[in-house]
Amino acid sequence: MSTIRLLVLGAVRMHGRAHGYQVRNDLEYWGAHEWSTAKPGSIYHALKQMAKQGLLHAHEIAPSTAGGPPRTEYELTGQGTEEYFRLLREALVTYDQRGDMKTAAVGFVVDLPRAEAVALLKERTLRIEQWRAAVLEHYVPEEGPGQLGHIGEIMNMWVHTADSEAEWTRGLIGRIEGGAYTFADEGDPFVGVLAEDQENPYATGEEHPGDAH
Amino acid sequence: MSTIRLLVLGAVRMHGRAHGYQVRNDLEYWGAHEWSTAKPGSIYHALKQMAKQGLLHAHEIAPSTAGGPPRTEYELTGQGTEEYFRLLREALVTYDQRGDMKTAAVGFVVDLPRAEAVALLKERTLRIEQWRAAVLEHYVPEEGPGQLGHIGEIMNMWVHTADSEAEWTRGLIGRIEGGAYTFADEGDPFVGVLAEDQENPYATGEEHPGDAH
DNA sequence: CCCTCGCTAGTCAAACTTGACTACAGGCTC
DNA sequence: GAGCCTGTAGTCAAGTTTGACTAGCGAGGG
Repeated sequence: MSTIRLLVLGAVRMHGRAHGYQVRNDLEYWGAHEWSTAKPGSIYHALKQMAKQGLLHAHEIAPSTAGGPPRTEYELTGQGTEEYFRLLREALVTYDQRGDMKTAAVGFVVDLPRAEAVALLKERTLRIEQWRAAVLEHYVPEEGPGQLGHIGEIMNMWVHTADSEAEWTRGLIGRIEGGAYTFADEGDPFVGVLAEDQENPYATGEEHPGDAH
Repeated sequence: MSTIRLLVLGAVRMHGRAHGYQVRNDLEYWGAHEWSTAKPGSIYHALKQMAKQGLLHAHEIAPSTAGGPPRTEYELTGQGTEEYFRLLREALVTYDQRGDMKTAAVGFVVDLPRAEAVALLKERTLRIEQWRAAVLEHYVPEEGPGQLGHIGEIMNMWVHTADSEAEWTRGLIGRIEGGAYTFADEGDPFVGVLAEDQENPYATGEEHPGDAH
């Protein structure tokens, strides 16, 4: 359930082989430092941790050509690839109110075959409906709502949010079924990483929309 | 911007004076261990930290009557009360996709005068609209959307979520303006804490709706 | 009377996150 | 040609979160 692991695995996987700074740059390019915990410390920590756990293989590299300390390049292992897809599938079907995992999942959804993406998203709508039902059953007391005072507004909010998300998910399913986007089994993928020589228009420091400081 | 601080301050404040286990029990009663980070370690840590920072005053108490280690009782200081209202106001106006802060804020909203609650919620809708506009302006490239491939779905999702939340907020404003609930300036408040002799129907271990394990 | 269970009230290590800081190279200015 | 800024590639301490663990007491069963 770790968003940062999904993001880091996904970024490394896009490059085939990448060092920490490259990953950090991709995540900044995606704006991930604003909607998730993808900040330098967390990224380097996740890389080291996953290398220790055998999800990534670390290659020690001689000091870089362009200044800075010696760097380490990482590559997904078989286990790492498995974990990446496990996290991605889980993120697509799991409903919680945290937007970060969902955002990361949508970003990587095209790594799956089209049919599986649709199936997982349908499962997602199912789970949202189950969650909605469980909230209503669990929190509405026998004496009827209203007994809860303003606390009832929390349930109201949750139900409203769940409905909105189910609706959006159904829209996405429709677009995917209608042939939108290019999925894993369909040739040339959409590439969202920076090439070595490309400038980064969204580097740290550049302000993005949502920064409520 | 810390949800756990808002929750802990709010819980202590309801009791006037409370020890850690009491706070923990309240938060469990509210289900907060499921929609926020309010787990024992975080709660006790927050209490100690805030005591160190002068937001809470700690009274050392002799070993409890009912077994267990000696306990500490906490009370809000003037600074703590200020911080509580600062966090509450901020939580009410700030839009981000994290549901925990919003949930906590709605739970405590009646601690404010009715007019202020309405004003803050109106500010909230304003900020949501600003955020929505910023997303569209920042992320949609000149060549039109669609250039972004499936990544455009992320913006789509954000906008959809923001619209849904603005709608819900306007609904809440309507209900409050219509006279619903009892606010700080209006006598007998709604009490959501457990009395000393009351059983806790939602203790840890009891499963709640949303647990996506 | 002994043992286990559950409740009270926490503690603790390990993992993760934050934000500031370091160190080196190249280019620019004055 | 010294000082300074930018970009590269990260490290580090402090703070926070997680999940498992501790320890004392009373109730109840056998």
